[in-house]
Amino acid sequence: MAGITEVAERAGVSTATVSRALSGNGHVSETTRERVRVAASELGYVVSSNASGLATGRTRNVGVVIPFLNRWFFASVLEGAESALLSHGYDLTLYNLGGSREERRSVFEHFLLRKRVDAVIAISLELTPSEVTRLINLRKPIVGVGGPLLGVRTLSIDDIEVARLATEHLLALGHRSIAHIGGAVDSETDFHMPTNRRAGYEAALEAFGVPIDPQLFGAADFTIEGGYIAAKQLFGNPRKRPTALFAASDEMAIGAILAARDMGLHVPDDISVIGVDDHQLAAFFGLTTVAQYPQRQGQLAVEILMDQLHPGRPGPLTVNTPLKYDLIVRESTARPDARRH
Amino acid sequence: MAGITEVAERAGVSTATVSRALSGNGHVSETTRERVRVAASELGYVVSSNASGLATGRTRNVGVVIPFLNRWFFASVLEGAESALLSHGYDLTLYNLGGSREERRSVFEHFLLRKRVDAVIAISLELTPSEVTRLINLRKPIVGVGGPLLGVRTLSIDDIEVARLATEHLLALGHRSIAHIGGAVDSETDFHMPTNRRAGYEAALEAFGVPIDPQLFGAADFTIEGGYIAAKQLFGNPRKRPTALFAASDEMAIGAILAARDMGLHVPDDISVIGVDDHQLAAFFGLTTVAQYPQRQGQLAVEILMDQLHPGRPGPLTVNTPLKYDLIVRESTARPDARRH
DNA sequence: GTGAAAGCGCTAACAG
DNA sequence: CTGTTAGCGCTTTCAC
Repeated sequence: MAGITEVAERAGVSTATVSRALSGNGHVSETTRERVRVAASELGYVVSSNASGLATGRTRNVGVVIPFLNRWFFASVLEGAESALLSHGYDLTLYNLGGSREERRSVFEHFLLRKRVDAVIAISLELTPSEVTRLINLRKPIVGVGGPLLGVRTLSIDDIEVARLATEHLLALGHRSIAHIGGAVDSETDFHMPTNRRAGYEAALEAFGVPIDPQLFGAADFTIEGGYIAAKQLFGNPRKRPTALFAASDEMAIGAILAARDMGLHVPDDISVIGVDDHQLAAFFGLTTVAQYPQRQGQLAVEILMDQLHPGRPGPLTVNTPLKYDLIVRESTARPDARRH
Repeated sequence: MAGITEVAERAGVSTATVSRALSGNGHVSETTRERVRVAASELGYVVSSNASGLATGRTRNVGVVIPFLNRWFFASVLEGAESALLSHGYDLTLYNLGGSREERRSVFEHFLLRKRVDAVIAISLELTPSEVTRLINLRKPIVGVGGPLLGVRTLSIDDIEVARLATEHLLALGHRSIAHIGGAVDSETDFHMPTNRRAGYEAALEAFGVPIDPQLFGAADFTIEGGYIAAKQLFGNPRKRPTALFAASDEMAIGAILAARDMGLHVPDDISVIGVDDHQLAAFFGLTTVAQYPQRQGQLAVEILMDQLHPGRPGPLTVNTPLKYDLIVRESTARPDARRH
């Protein structure tokens, strides 16, 4: 319960000096600074963020808006952001949009306006135009992760290239009948990731002179279960079962592997499967995938915000490097004719 | 950017009245209140939480301390807590302990002390005594979820009974050779959940007069992969392969199902499997399980805190009911002799 | 029922 | 390099 005044008394200085000593703003002699530090720690003093925030207008707190908590990608970005914020002395206020429409509205109309956050990180949000407006009107630094956000700097892997790489891996192995499981086409939202991954898949096929067969596309919801269902449809077609499958996420790819097993198909002998993400479970399932690094993405988002929040801060300025992704070849892909049985 | 003064001017009242009208504290005539509301909403005014917090000492913000973000149980509790807090007008500040020791220390020594939170929810934390002390010293309402926290009110299912129920289900089906996969014994931490579930399993066996066989126990880390590895050990023993398995979590149970498949064993004909949780994927794998409801647990934790934070608040007082759990029978358990092949 | 005014605990000019 | 002082934007007695 100790306040700045007690620290000042104990250190024999004014409150202003305590403030300066502890925050690092302004010049304080090293001896004084040390004396203040000691006094503060002896009293267990920690600045009140309310008072400090009120005086400075800054809160050392950033809001993270996220559509799901229980999915690997989102939780990983959050994890990366949380730890990076912590290391900068920032708190993270979490807004999950997974609930009701009402909750969602109140986040945008009420919570984000409380001046409690200095900046916001928006993770893979599919926002309505009015929500985007509200976000922009905050006039605070914003960075998006994993999804395009109109008018906002966004961190995202090049989905077209990633899909292209995955598809080319299959083509290079010799596959010509390659199915794709991706997101359902939904013109309402402007969330382009599924569309981009499909475009990359098609571009790779076209570049190889392989015709695109709409029957080799299955729509799913990016879950294991969704991938399982979609894969069963594709694998069950006796007339033209594909020899390979590119799933737009590892979770769907895992669903597809399970579907194949249940249908008596061997992966990769009967069917090769590749995903995107390098999900927690990818290695366990021997899944070939194009890895992306969501934790690092969350961390990077924080660094970008810090650059904006503390313009002169030391350390390398965050460059606008494209996000890293890597092809990781495991056991779920092989040449189509490499049958072992 | 509108402040309380502008709202006051626009409504033709004093700032004091605006404050009263909007917060509901103190008496304001209905007409005035309405006029203030209109003025506020026209100006897009939202109280600054810093200023309000400084004046009142309350922040409308609760801290949630969590050990993992990327596991179903934890993410679900968090989800439930977030949405409940939102509906009470509270923000949620997230502290993830998954990172380095350094991060963990700073959470306890620095962040939680900033007076930024009115209360804290601690999810399944294995805390050192000094961390517990720090928590208690905050002198703020604290509630634990999913793990015993010395000296703190904790919400947790009755792990012994849950395990007992699961085991009894197998016994009732006629199984007598029942394996168990649970947590490794770790005397350092006082996190009793795995120990309790094992105790419940043993109690059920004993009550049935079935001897406990230490060789039928496997330790794992509560992940799918861990369950897979442990199950392979148990199922691979040609001399005494169990006919049933009780896994202390659904994720491990799913790993066991996958292990069985890989070993050519049929579930449930060759081996019955039961878990605990009713995980996202449980239905997909046809897993019989004892469901618990982490979202509701998170929500309940919030209600308890609200009771403490707003003593006279309307609505039913949160009673100290034991947490609900239900046996959900799916396809992964059957009689041991019901062989179909 | 409403207004005036004194803080809440800290920071940031401005002096010195 | 350090002290003095005036707020930051709201809430809350205390009067009226």
